[in-house]
Amino acid sequence: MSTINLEKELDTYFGYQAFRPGQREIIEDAMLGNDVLGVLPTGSGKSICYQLPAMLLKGVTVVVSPLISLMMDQVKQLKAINIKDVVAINSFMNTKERREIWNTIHRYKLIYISPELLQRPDVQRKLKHVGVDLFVVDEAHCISQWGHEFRPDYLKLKKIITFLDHPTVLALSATATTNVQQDILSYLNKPNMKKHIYPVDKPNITFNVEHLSGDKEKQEKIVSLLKAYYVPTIIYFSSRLEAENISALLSLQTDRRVAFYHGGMESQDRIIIQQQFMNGQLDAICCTSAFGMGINKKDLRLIIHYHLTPQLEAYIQEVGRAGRDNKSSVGLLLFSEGDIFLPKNIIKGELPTKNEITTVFRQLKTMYDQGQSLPTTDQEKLAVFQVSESKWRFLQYQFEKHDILKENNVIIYDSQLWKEAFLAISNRCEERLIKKDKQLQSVINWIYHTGCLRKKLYQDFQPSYTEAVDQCCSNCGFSWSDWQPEQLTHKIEKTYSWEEKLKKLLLVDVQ
DNA sequence: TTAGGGTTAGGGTTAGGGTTATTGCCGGTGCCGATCT
Repeated sequence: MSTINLEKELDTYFGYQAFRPGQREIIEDAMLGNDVLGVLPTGSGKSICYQLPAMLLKGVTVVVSPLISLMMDQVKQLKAINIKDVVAINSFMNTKERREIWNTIHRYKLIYISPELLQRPDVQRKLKHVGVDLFVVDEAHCISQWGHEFRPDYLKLKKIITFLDHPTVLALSATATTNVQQDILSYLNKPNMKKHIYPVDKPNITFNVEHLSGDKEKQEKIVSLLKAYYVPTIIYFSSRLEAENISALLSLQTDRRVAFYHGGMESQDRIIIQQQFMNGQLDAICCTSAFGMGINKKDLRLIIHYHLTPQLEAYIQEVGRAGRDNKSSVGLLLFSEGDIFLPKNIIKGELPTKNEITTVFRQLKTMYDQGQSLPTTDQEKLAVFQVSESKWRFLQYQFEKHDILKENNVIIYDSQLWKEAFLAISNRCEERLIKKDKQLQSVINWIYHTGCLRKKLYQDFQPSYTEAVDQCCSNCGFSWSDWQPEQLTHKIEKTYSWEEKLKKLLLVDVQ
């Protein structure tokens, strides 16, 4: 290791002359075999932290990634700089392609994969056989943010790490509060990870909270802002329907090019909208939290929240997408009385009630008594157990954890053990609800805070923060009339011929 | 016109066919140190 000249290798593989802050430290640790938690601001080149070691290490580097689109982007970028021995394995491939990849898996140095696919025993065996040197968890805050309810496979990564004979573990994130960091360490079962934490605050973002009377005022506000500022804008909603409706309204009442984006859309449509926004063919996006991860648009100037985020972490993440070019940007949160009920209901709908837990226990007992297996498809399971998909996933994880369920079979019935499991699972739900309520409450507290919003927002997240470059926040005297962002120049909509319109529709550049 | 009810994000995965996983040997290559010119 000491003989490796990292700068030289960085240049050879990636064509960069020097490391950015944090990269070298993380890479050196990873190469020495130390488990590392790296928290680096977005756009600081996190991926180099594992891509370079992947090239230099003898064995394979596995990267756990939360989104297929992120995996594909990375692979595309690497292939573009002539690094060919990388692959993303996911459901976009057909079985033939997949088999081919697995049969030649030893040829790859860098393998991107989802936590779900990693759960499959055959996948685990193949990876073990080929020898994993470095196990990377990209966007590691997903462990804490999604693992507990939405994607429990994130909580099972530690088992895989053990099965793979403890390769070096590298967890990377752009937003990990002290609590999230703790979650990452404990759920990866690596309490002694070396931490490389860098501040993620953005001195060029002005924080602005406006208290309004209701939806009508919110909409008028957005319309007036879009008319006043010709800048790339994201408007976040907690409702798909609302995002669609406001998108239509804005298209009608302003001359901006607006579209909506949420998880309920066809993936093809989502890709198109994202591309158009990145290319500057759209001015504003009305979206849910589905939009954002992996979006690297440097000149985002305005991030509006029409609804509350459930946690301050999420707010920091979403608003932090503004101003990556370090130019003056604004985060605006629109709040009206009663807004708290929507996130409250979403939180409530995510975890099973005591009654639901009881019903599922009864159902499992019946199946055990009759020697039945659980239904194979998710749909049948939901019908049998009478709970929503996310509730079932949470429960399934809990039952497996308590050794009641294994691969669709109830493996044991013991009244004492079941009683204990019931209590433990109910308590766990309670705990999670309390925690989530607390997180939501801290968002509300922030909104009603009368002191500096920047200070209040960052105080729990990092020891210190940089003072605002421009204007600080709405409690420190911000006024819209003072905000003079760099506006887009091609303000006047060109008139297009029908050929040009067609080309535009087909996404061909008509400049 | 008003009161009141309903309001609800986030992503991955998906079957069925014929060859699996492991070990040893052989040949080529790159690195390093010793030796020779």
